[in-house]
Amino acid sequence: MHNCHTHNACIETALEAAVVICDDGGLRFTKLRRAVLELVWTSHGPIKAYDILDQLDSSIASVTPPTVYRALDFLLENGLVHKLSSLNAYVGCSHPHRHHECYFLICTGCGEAMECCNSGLVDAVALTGRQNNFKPKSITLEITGECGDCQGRH
Amino acid sequence: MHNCHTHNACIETALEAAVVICDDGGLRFTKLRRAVLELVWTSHGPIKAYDILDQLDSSIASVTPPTVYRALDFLLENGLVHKLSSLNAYVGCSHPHRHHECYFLICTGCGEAMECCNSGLVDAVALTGRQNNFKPKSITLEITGECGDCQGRH
DNA sequence: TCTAAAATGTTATAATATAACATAATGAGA
DNA sequence: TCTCATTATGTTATATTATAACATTTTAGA
Repeated sequence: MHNCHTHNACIETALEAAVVICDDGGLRFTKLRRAVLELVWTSHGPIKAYDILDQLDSSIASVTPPTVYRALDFLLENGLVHKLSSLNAYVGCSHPHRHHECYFLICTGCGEAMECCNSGLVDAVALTGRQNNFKPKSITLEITGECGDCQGRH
Repeated sequence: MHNCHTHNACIETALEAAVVICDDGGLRFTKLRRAVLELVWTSHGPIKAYDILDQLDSSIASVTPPTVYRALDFLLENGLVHKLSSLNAYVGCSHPHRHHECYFLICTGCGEAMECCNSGLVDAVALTGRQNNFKPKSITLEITGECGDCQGRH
């Protein structure tokens, strides 16, 4: 599903965006946080916390769960990564500067998750909120299925 | 958020519906499965697997995790309950006879989850699938926020 | 009744996440 | 520059969620 032939470029772009966002927001983009974000982006698909832990360079930080979860919390809070609840896994946000509501197409074939922003969907959610006198705060929308590439591979 | 003044009636209705569905499908609605479904329905909000475990009558089944997870798996597979991934919790399906795509409004105030079926939302998901050449199989859509009742309580 | 399949029992452990408290690094104001 | 409050990280332990693997029991149909 992924279409970046030079994934290194994606990673670099994401890290640079993170630097800008943290600078602008007075946030500290520490070595650890950078390392975790880089691992998230280096993974082509959603990555699990304990896989990040396994891959974390011990010269950067203590390789224990709180280390990773704290870094992930920071990245989540500041819109740099998303958590996919249905997988207990994490993905980099592909447009962190404009972190509006988005959703994910998760392919069971290749394991990748495509981040989408479709105003139709978001509008439908907002409408449903109004109809039910419900005030939405956060949305988890994860669509599991098969991407185009994987449908062809049967 | 919930509007059933006689929640006992909800529970009874749900259990009766389950009997019909299982009979029709040649499925075995055992004592254990019935007990677990009843506990799910008895809880006003989404309930966690280990809370079910705590409440499970030891005269009905062995009070161990596999017991509960197997029963939940059965109920999930047959559309009698839903799992809310964002909470790791379970709720009874309120229209198990017509188990189409639905979604949840989860109130952070009262902890309840309202099950909704809005064709607009489902259509928007289908459309987004087509636009991305993606074949959806299952949808996780959980909207967290505040229900009308709880908005008033400030 | 016999038997295969389904359900449940049982024990252990995997996978995911947080609590609680200690130490270190940072940066803003004196 | 020094101080010190804040933020970040280290460390240990444990809570929470879920499954593996194999044994036994129950069930429905031949």
